Amino acid sequence: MIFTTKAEYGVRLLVELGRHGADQPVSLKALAEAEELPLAYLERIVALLKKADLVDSTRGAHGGYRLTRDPADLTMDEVIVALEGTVAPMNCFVDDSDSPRVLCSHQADSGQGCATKLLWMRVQGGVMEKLQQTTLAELVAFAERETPSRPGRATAETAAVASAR
Amino acid sequence: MIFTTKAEYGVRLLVELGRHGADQPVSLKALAEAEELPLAYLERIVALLKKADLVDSTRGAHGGYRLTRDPADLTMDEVIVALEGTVAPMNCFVDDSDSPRVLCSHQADSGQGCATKLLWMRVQGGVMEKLQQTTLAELVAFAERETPSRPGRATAETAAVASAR
DNA sequence: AGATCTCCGACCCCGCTGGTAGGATTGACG
DNA sequence: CGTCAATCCTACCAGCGGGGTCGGAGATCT
Repeated sequence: MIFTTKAEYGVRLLVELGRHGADQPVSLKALAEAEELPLAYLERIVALLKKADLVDSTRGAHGGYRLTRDPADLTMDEVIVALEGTVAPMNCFVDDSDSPRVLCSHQADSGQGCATKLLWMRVQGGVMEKLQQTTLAELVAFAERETPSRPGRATAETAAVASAR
Repeated sequence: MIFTTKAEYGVRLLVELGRHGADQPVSLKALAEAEELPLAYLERIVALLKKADLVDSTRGAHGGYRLTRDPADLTMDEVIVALEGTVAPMNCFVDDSDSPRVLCSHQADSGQGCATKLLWMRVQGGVMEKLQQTTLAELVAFAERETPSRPGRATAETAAVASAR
């Protein structure tokens, strides 16, 4: 398994946020109910998103969370990094701020790294590529198509909301 | 982290096998020492490779393991699947024999899957693509370039050295 | 004041990873 | 034939990180 539930819940949370307008904040409780996720756990997850400035919060009654950015400008690589830390295919994989290296166990990185280095680099590249290509807006649109929101609200309208911003 | 040490050790083991000729089997002990990996643990790993027919074994004295195939024809997707089971970006990801689906927690797969489905599918695709593009032969060549075997001996002769012991 | 919210730290259970131990079989060689 | 060197197989175990809960403290609206 690559990602943990932190990534999944975090993304689902963002998608849900994307479906609402960015005008008013949405409370975590509402988000948790909408996605049927444990509230207490979501608190810790959304904290990660906030620390990465992908989301901002207003406290107190009628408070909640909002996206800080247009969903079309929010790519998944930022999201996943914010949630999971580094995207590493292997524990010996160190993403030393835009210069990934592979220092393998046992041989204390004599500069070369072991035979698997080439493979892990490629895999990580493949993942990052896909993450960078995927925007939150796409996921929102996808979710909209799958589950055209609760009440009779026109799907077209909702999509318009998403694309309009 | 995507892969566990099973994948890493397994690949390193195959690379080491690839460096020797396929004429004579190499004992696990020799492989373990060459890669500085725990022998007992390697036993369990190589068993997975054998079950997938990527390797065959001869028992008894002077026995060991050999590749069943030309390294150039052995792609990493087979290897990783043999070692790790399914390559799934998420635990809700089910690779139902060449028809991957995403059945998300909580909503017992009403056919649609949750908002993150699109993302996980892409990521998995990215990983598989890279794995399929990478052959064992490449990794062997890479390792050969990084660590041109112990002494200054020519590569062709390295097999002779190994078989000599 | 009181109802909602966000925030924050401590705690906890459990499955899996990574590894060990020990023995049973099988084959080559003297 | 006995012995040594291998593969095989099963059981066991410690540690840790994932996934979650709890309780409370600080904002902020009505």
